[in-house]
Amino acid sequence: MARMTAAMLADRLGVSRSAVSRAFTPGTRLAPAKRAMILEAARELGYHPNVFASALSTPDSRSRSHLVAILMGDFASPFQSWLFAALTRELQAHGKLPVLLNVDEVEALDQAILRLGSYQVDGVLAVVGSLPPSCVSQCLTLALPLVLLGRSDPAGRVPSIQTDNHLAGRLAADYLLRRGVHRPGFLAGREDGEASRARAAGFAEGLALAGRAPPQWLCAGRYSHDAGLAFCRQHGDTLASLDGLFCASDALAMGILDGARQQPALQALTLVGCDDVPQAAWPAYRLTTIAQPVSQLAQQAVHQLLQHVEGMPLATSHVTYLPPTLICRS
Amino acid sequence: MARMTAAMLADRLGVSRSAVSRAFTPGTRLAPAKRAMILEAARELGYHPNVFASALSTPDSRSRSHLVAILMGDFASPFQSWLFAALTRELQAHGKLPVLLNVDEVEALDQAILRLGSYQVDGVLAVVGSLPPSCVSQCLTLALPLVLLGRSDPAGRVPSIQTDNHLAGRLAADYLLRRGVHRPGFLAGREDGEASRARAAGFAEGLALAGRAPPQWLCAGRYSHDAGLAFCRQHGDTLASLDGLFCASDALAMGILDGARQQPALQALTLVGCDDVPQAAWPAYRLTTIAQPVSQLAQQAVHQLLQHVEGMPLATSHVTYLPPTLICRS
DNA sequence: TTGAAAGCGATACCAC
DNA sequence: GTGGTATCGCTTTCAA
Repeated sequence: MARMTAAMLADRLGVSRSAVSRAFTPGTRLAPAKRAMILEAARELGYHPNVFASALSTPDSRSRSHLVAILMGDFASPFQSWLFAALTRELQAHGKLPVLLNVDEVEALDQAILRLGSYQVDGVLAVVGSLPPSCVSQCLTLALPLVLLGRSDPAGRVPSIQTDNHLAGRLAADYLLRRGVHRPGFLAGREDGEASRARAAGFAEGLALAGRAPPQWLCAGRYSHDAGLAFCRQHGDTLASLDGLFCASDALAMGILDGARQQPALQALTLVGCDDVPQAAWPAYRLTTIAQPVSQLAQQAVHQLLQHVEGMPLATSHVTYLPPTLICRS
Repeated sequence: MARMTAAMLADRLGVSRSAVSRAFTPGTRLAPAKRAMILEAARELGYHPNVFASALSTPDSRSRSHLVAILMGDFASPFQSWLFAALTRELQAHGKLPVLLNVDEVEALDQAILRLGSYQVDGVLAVVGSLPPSCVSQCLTLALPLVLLGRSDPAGRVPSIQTDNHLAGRLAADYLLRRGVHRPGFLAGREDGEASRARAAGFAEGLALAGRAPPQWLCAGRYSHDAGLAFCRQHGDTLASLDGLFCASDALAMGILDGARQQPALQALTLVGCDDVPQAAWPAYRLTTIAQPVSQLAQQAVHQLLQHVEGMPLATSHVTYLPPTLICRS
């Protein structure tokens, strides 16, 4: 059974193809009765205008594919998955259809973006830990509106939405100081991670403002639970010399917590995570953490992208920082 | 800067539009040198054939949109998210682009599927707990190939890929019996859940084969960690009368475990989960569980869907069961 | 091997 | 209001 077309429907109903087209375009002049009749028949027969054909006939203005690509770097990260879900909800609420590019390996990124050139996506949201500048260039030459989440473009060519990670570090420092911590440490995810760096800076600043020495800087290599657990097992003695630790992610903190259970010397370690993923609230962890404003991040990102798509000259071409909040569970 | 078209490229190079088209279509007759020249120039100038225009010109055969929709019911479920990620990887490996329909509310499902009529997706993968038969009908009338994951169509109209949940129940029963459990219970997710029911049946059968009485049947209402925790708090006394419990999901089991930590009467309860999500392996839980074969589920689902898309008369129109395995962590 | 021309499904600009 | 018609970007006969 072939798909129904406007022409077929028009013939069936004895009206013109133009009438059918107009019936589906609000704000066009068409006899109300006729419109109702066509719409009704369309529903019965399962006719829907072909979005791509229509996008083809009107390359400019509002008639786009309504496809928005999401570049996802790491589905294993609970936080990124969570943000992903929020983004898709937000896109759908705006009548867009999210298409996913799952790019585990950075090398695959260029390839993947090239494919986007073939699909006339309205825009791209990038939720990837590291995005080579070449990818940004590609989107630019393909004339693809691009918005970055959780990281910024060093060259400042595209807008970016982020949690105010510096503030997150400050909040963590304040909390640990209130808890009477004297020998604080910071556990980074990726050494070159933009988020890790900003959190570390804010953390150090918070300590400095209280007249304290800089924290001990540690690095787990990745942001995952596994990485935290492995770090805890390999560097238990280092951790034992601390009484407070701010981790660059909740997963990392939970890994540390799991590892610490088996090491008596680490029972007194006061932990703070970052993200506030659902698992952090589970009784096994009850992790105090710095919550990222996930909904707002998603809303802002989609909002700015769609502004850009609509041709708005993206007033806020730069980085938008959204404030995190302390979630105290101890 | 407007997007480059085949005609523009042809003019730039002084060749015909046909030549450009042929250059991108393997197996067409075109002077090798000319083809190379065109391909090279295209790469330089960032030209890519418009997939939708090409799909438009060839409604039949291989020239499809290469879009495959994934219907997701519950992103909060760690297992479903995990399966989702596997599906997207598999689709991409086959040159398809996953588009996501996030349908939190069942009411939104019909609406969402209607939108798919406008986007000429090649097919649909449904990863939803409950799918009203009307949705299946809709896909059928829209001529959309559909494959169900984790649940089947009562009417048997579309293929379905599932873990052999009956076997999962058997494995859980065998394990608990080996552990010397005498008063086993089964904790369902949703009461009417197909998966819960099959697992319960297999579980009861396994016990019966060993000459044991049926397990106590319990129901948490949902499959989430929260539901398990709440159940444990409200029905601690019921659980205290058991010495073994098979939970319909890992999340549920972890919720029970978290609740049990605070109830001395539940320390002796032997738990078995189902799914083997990554968190089940974390030291805080070390949950013995029945692993679902996620990769194989994804592979089979995509394979069968694409067969169907390619016009194959879907030989295996019915339910495909893939075997689960026991992951023993105690 | 190659170019010209006819669609594919839908929209918008035309006169009527 | 309404129905023809050119057009969007591309593939594909069909001649040359």
